[in-house]
Amino acid sequence: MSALKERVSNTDQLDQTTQRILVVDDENSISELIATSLKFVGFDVRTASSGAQALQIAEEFKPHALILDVMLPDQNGFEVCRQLRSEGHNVGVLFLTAKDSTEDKIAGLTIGGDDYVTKPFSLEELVARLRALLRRTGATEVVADEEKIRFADLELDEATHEVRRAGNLIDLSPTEFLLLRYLMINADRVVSKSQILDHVWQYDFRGDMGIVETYVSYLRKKIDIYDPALIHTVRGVGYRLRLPASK
Amino acid sequence: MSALKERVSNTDQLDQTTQRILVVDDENSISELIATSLKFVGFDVRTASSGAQALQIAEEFKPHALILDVMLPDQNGFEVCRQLRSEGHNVGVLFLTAKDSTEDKIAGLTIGGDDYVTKPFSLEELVARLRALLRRTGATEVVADEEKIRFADLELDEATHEVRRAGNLIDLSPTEFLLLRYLMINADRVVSKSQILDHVWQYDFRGDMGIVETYVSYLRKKIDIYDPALIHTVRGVGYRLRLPASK
DNA sequence: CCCATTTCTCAGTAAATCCTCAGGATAGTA
DNA sequence: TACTATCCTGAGGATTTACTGAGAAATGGG
Repeated sequence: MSALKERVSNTDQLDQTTQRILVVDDENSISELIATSLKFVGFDVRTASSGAQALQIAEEFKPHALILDVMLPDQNGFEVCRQLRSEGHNVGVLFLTAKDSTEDKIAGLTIGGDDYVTKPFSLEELVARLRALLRRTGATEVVADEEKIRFADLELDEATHEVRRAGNLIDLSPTEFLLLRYLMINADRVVSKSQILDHVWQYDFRGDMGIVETYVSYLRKKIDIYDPALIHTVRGVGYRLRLPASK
Repeated sequence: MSALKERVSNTDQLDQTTQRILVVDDENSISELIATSLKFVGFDVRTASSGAQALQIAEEFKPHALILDVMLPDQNGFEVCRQLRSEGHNVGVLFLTAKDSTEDKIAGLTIGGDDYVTKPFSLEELVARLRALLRRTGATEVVADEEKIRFADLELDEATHEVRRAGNLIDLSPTEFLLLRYLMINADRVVSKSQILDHVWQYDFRGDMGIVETYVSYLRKKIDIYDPALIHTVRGVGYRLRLPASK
């Protein structure tokens, strides 16, 4: 836990103010899942289960960003967003939409720096998108935020989706990209296969952890063909990204 | 939000560098859409929903330009424009008109550097037209405003609507032109198909993202018949304009 | 009103990706 | 050494995603 806090502060440099996120979804299991995950990575989170409640809470909570289901019991997420903005709350919004429930055909979700993710999502993707949104909407006080994650001679660029090892461009599939980012964010720390499964794969994935082994194998064949190897197995525990020197 | 807003609001006097735009439309969803979009690209925006309110706000806000619906509840947009000018506000106006209005009528009334856009519009087009208008009316203090966008050996001229690749003139349809400009403005960054749809297509478009694929295909056949290819697919994410040299 | 252009839909094809599974490899331990 | 739990990895089928051509529908100019 303290290790995590450390990570947050020395990568994002948001020492002073913790970012406040308001999560709005009528399914409690979803908002709890998100809230838990966001709190864990250092956000100040509050939840609401209706549009009216969201507006009410936003009044005093003054969130830096919203995670907002487009399908709410009382009103649609768009309307909530519109009302918030007309009341002067100029926050970025990350919309949650159903993948293909008769395709609600909602357009305009990416206007003004906003973004959306489809359900079911993976937590890694949600958090990554949220961070990107906070960067764009300038909600983070420190601006010098580079859109790159680095570890050793590895470099992952969120804006261009490029990954390089020692300067060499490496082509990754979407899942490989997410997995590598998760490992890089947790660099030097051991992450278990179930942690990886919970964060990188969609929350409704019902396969076994063999898939993680498979994807680690894929990654190794792409990034650890260079010396030294960076992805290390910690038998019985999980995986760890590290340099050989650091024991 | 804060980064932009701070810059504007922490001065008692009006900001010197940020351009102020007054958006006037009785449909709230429209003015919000426009306002959100313009704020995001760096304008200081205020909205009004009637002619009277517009005149009132303009008094203190002193906008560099207006975006003005011609159909307002109290009076017509031209009248608002006329009154503003008679009071000495020498601002450019971008009129919003319904599709079916006779073009002659508009053209006759849009004297000077004014312009008009028909509803439904695409955000890219709206912003482009607004920028062109500000340039013409000399409302921009910064002179270094070039009307050309370049990437590699690609050159897109906003004023003439000419596109060249390695000097060769390329004929593009209106949508192809908008799409290419959007890609060029976001050169090197990945843009998702949804982003493209939201920005390049009209806000009431209700088809799926297949249209983006089709138009990317059209573009490729016109601009990527030259080497090297510049439009790259990032599978599962979107498209990206880039040079191969970075490999 | 006609013709040319442009926009948009759709379906077939191609390709990349996802995932399962099973046999082989490896490390830890008795 | 032998045993076991764990991990690695290749193969292959299922699924998803992207590309493109053809043609219908809409648009715009003469």
